[in-house]
Amino acid sequence: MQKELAKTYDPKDIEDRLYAKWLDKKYFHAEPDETKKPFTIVIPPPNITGQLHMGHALDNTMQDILIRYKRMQGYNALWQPGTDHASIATEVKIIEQMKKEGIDKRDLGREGFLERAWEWKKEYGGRIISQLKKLGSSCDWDRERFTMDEGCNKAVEEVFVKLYEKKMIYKGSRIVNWCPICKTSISDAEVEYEEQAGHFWHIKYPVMGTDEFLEFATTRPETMLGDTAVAVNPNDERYTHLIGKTVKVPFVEREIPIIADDYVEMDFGTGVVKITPAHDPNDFEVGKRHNLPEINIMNDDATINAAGGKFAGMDRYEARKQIVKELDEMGLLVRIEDYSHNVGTHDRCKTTVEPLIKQQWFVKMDELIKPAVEAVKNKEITLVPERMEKTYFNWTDNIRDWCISRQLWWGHRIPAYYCDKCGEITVAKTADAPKVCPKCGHDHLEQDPDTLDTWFSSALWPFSTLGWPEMTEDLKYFYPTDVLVTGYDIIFFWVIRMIFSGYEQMKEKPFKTVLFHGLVRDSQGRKMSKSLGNGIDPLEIIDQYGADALRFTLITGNAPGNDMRFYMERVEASRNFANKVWNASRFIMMNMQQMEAAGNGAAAKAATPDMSSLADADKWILSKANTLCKEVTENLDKFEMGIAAQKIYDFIWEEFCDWYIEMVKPRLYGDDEKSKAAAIWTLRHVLTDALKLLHPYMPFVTEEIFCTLKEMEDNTADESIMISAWPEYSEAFSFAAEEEAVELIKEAVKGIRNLRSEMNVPPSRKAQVFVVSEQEKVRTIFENSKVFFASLGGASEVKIQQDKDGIDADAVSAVIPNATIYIPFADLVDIDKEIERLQKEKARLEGELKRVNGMLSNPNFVNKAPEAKLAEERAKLEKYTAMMAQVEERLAHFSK
RNA sequence: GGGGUCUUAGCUCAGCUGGGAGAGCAUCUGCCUUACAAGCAGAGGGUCAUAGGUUCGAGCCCUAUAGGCCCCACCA
Repeated sequence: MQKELAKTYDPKDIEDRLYAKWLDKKYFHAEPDETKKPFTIVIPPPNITGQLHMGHALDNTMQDILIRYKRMQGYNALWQPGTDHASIATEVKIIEQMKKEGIDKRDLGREGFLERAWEWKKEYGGRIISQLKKLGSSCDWDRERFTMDEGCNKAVEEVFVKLYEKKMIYKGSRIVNWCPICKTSISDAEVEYEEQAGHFWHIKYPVMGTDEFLEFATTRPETMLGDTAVAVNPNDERYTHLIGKTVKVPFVEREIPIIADDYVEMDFGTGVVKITPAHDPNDFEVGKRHNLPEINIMNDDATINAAGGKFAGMDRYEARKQIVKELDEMGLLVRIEDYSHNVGTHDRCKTTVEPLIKQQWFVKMDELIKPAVEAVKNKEITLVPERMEKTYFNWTDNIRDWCISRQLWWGHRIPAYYCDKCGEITVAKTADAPKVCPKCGHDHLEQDPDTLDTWFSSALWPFSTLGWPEMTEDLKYFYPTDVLVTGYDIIFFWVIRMIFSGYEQMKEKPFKTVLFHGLVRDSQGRKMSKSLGNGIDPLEIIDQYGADALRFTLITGNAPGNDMRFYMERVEASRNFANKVWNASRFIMMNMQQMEAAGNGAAAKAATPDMSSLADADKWILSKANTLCKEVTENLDKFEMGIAAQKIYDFIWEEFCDWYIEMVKPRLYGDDEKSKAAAIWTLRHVLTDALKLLHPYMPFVTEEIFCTLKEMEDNTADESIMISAWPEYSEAFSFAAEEEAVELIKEAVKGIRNLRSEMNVPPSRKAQVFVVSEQEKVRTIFENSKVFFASLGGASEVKIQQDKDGIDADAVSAVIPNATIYIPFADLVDIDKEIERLQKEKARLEGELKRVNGMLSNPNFVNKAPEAKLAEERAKLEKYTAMMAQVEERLAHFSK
C-alpha cells in the first residue's frame, strides 16, 4: 500500500505502461448495447503515407477529449479509427521511391506496381497508428479500417453502380485539370492557384481578305496552335465590321472565324480573345456555343503533339519561347507586357496544370447537393464555429460536377467494362462483372483502367466503416455519428462529400456536428512545412515533455476554427502544470498515509463526509469544485474545450493548491483528529473530481494518480479513471455562505501579505495581527479561520475584537469589507509613506464609488437594468462606503 | 471581383448570451516556508486599431476607414 511517488512527474515510465493497460482491459472497445446511449466519432483517416504532424496531434487530441468525456458520462463511446489509401499521394511517393532504384512504374506493369503498393501499405500504414497511440488516442483499434479493405471496396462499388444507374454518374468528354507530371486528371478542389509573375504577349492575326489585323493578348501563346476562333463582344463597334470574317493562325495556317460572344469584355485588353476550346475552360464553353472544333495540341506530358506542326515534340514552355520568337520575326508580335496572374497548380506536386479535354467520369452534383445544403441551413448539421457555414455555402452554391476518374493505379478501379467490339459500357460490381457483352455477346471485355478520386471512398467513411452496405447492428446503433472533428482546409474535399453521400446512401446525416480547428503554425506564424524545415515533430515533444503536456498545449488558448502558433514555452507551462497536479497529489497521499499509520484512516476514506466536521474552508473548496464541474460540463457540451481547460487549470493551481492546500496545512499538522479527517476527506474528494475533469485532457498523469489513490484506499472497484463516472454538480455541495466567508479571509490574507511586502518585512519576522470588526458575523468568520493566518500571513498571534482596544495607534492597516486588519510594526512605520498608501486606497475607493453612484443615480439604469444587477450594485455601494469610512478614519489618525 | 477573419499588457493569445479588462511567457522585488525552484509571495504594464452609431451600459452589436492573414472566383 505504501506507494512512493517521484518528486517530479516523469511521463516516460508511465505513458506506455498505462496505454498497454487500457488496451489490455479493452476500455476503448465499444459494442452496440441498447441499454446505453451511443456516442460516435469517426476519425479523419490519416494517409498511409503520413507521419504524425502537429495537425494530426491537434485533431486527435480534440477527438480524444470528446470521446473520453462522453465515455465517462456513461455513453457507449465509439471512436472509429482507420487509414486512407490516399490514392495519388501514395502513388507519387511510391514512384519517387522506385525512381531511386531506377524503376519506372510502367516497367512493373499494373499488377507489379500494385503489389509494391500493398507492400508499402504494410510497411508504413501502421506507422501513423502507433504514433496516434503515443498521443493517448482511445480509438477502438479492434475496429481499425482501411479505405481499400474489402468492406470499403464493396461500399465504393455499391455507390458507383447505384449512382450510375440513377444517371448521377456519367462518362463525358469535358475539359479537366490535367497534371502533366502525375499524368492524371484532378478535380477542381485539387487545383491550387498561385500568383506568378508572367507576361502578356500581344499578338496580331491577319484578317483574311483585308489588310487589317486583329490584336489580342495572351498569357499562353503556345495555345494558339489550337485556336479555332477569335471572339469579340457583339456590342463592340470597333469590330462589328469584322464579325463573320476570318483570320489566319500562323504556323498551322488555319483560317478561323471571328465570332461574337458576350463572354468577351470590351474594356479588357484590346477586346479580342483568341479561342482555344481544347485548352481553356472558358474557351471550351464558347466553343460549345458556337460549334467550334476542339483541337487538342498536347500530349499527356504537356509536350506539343502532331497538331502543333513544326512544334511537335517540344515541351509547352519551349514551344512558347519558340513561337514568340518566330512571331516576332514575322512581325506579328506587337509587344510584351509584364503581367502577374494566378496560375493553377496541382496541390500534390505544384506542377502547373494544363486544361485538357479528356474522357472522364463525373458525379452530377445538382441534385445530390440539395439535401446537404438543406441540412446545414436548417441546422440538422451544426458547423462549429458557425461562420464555416459561409464557406460551405459558397462552395455548394457554385458547385460543379465532380471529376472522379484518375489515371492512376493505386485506388479503387472503376467498375466499368467496355466491349471492344461494339463499345458498350457495362457498369457492375466486381462480383457481377460481365463475362460477355450484354449487347452483342462478344466475350472480350476490358475494365476501365482508371481509378477513383481518393475522396470518393472517404466520402463514405462514416457508414462504410460501420458495415454498410450491409445494414449491420453497428450501423443501426452507431449511425449517424455525433461529431466530426477536422481542419477547415478539407471542408470541400471531404466534409461536404460525406454529407451528401450520407443523405444519398443512408437517407440520414453522417454526423450531427462538425467541429473545425485551424492550422498549427510555427512560432512565427508560418505554416509548418517540410520545405521550410520548421515542422515540430509531436513525437519528439511527447518524448521530452509527455503526451499530456503536448495535448494540453494544443487545446488551451485557442478557439474553434482559429489557427494557433506553437511555442515551446507553452509546452513547458503545460508540463509544469502536470507536475503541479502530480505534486499536489503527492502531498495529499503523504498525509493520507500518515493518517492511516496513526490508525485514523476510516473517516477520511468514507464515501460521504461528516458534514458537521467540515470547516468553512472545506465547504468553500467543495463548493468551488462543485461549480467547476457544472461549468466544465457546460463548456464541453458547447465544444469550448479551451475555455474548460483554462478553468480546470485555474482551479487546480490557484484555488486548490495555492489557497486550499495552504489553508489546510495547520490542521493536518495539528492534533484535532476530527478536523484532520475532514480536511483529508475534502482533499481527496476535490482532487478526485479535479482529476476526472482533467482526464480527457491529460489522460496519463490523471490515471496514474487516480490508480495510486485507489490502491491506497484499497478501492479495487475503481480500476481506471477513464471508466469512472464524470463528476456532476450536486446541490448538497453548494455552500454560498462559506464561499463568501472564505473569500473574505482571502482578502484579509492578501491585505496582510501586501503590507508585509510593501514594508519589506521578511517572512521570517512574524507579527501580531488584529482583526477589528463591529459585526459579530464577521468576527465569527475570522474566529473560525484564525488558524490560517500563521502560515498564510506570517502571524505570530491573531486577536479578533470589536474595537481597537490595545492596538498600537500607529499600526499599519488593511481595509477589507466590514473589517480592518492592524499589524503593529511600530518600528517600521513611516508615517508619510503610510499616509501616501492610505490616500492611494482612498482614491481607488472614490473611483469605485463614483462609478456605482453614477449608475445608481441614473434613472434609466434603475428603471431598465435587471433586478439582479441593481442589487449587485447596491451591495457594492454599501461595501465601498463602509470601507471608505475605515480608510478615512485611519487617514485622520495619521494626519494629526 | 466576392466572402471570411484578425487588430486586447513587451510577446503569443483567451474573453461564452453586452453589466467593473484575463492567462501563459517575459520584466521587477522578496523567499530553498518539510507537495512542487518545473515552486511560493508581491509588483509594474492595456484610451481593447481608428471614427461614428445603437444602448441606462459596448472589447463584445451596427456602419465606415486603415492595416494584416485566409478562402473562393479567374478578364483571355
